[in-house]
Amino acid sequence: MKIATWNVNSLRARLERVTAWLERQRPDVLCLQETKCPDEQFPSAAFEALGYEVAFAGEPGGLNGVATLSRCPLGPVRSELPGRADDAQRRFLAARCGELEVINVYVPNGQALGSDAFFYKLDWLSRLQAYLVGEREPTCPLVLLGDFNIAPDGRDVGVGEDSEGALHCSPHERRALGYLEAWGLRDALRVRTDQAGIYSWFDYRETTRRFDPGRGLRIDLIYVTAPLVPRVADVAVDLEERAGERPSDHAPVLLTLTP
DNA sequence: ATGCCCTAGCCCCTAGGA
Repeated sequence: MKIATWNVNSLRARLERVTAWLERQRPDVLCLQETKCPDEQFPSAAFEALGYEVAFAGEPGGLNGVATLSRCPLGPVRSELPGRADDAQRRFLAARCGELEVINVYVPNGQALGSDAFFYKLDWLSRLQAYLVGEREPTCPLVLLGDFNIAPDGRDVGVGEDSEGALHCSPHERRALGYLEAWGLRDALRVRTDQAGIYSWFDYRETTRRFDPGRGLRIDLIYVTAPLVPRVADVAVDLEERAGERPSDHAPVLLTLTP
């Protein structure tokens, strides 16, 4: 079974790339972030034609947005992260995909340390933790994946030494990931390897002229609960996709689970 | 060589991304 996450930086701008990638990789589940696509414009038919069911949560203004595509029938879907009734940002999509609960997240960027956006990011992560603690069981098969906008540790940072402690690499943000792990999640890539320098995001400004896979951040993460840890066969970043024409600034990350 | 990208909408500039 293959489960993927991909921040596409606008689904409408990259629909042909996404459908071509689905045909090439044939994942069972693909979680998209930053679809920037209002619900009434969501291209459901393009995915249904490839055999996927779709769930999506977009914003009228075309910011943020998440979608989950699944080859097996989707069960109950939730698009509201509890805890703040006035939060209109669409960054959360929980859906049952067969035996798995799949939680697709687009964690807020945070803009700058100490900014309002930064506190929104930390508050959002604490709401996510509260949701897991209150409504999910770590003994059940669950995948939490998406664009976390946090590099878990120094091995995941390749954008300059001054980045340690900065946005995406600060103790506050990493502590929030630590709370998720304490609930009962494992970073699937770290189940397989302790290798440094595996990145999933690459700045357009740095890499447009010539893509440099050695200069980026690993911020697109796939967490699994304990029952799935022994089944983690592989976690791979599709750098070929990032190196192509008109790419997203994020590469897809693909988890393979043994049956 | 010190790099100036990309997207959407408020659409020829600005905001947000990370």
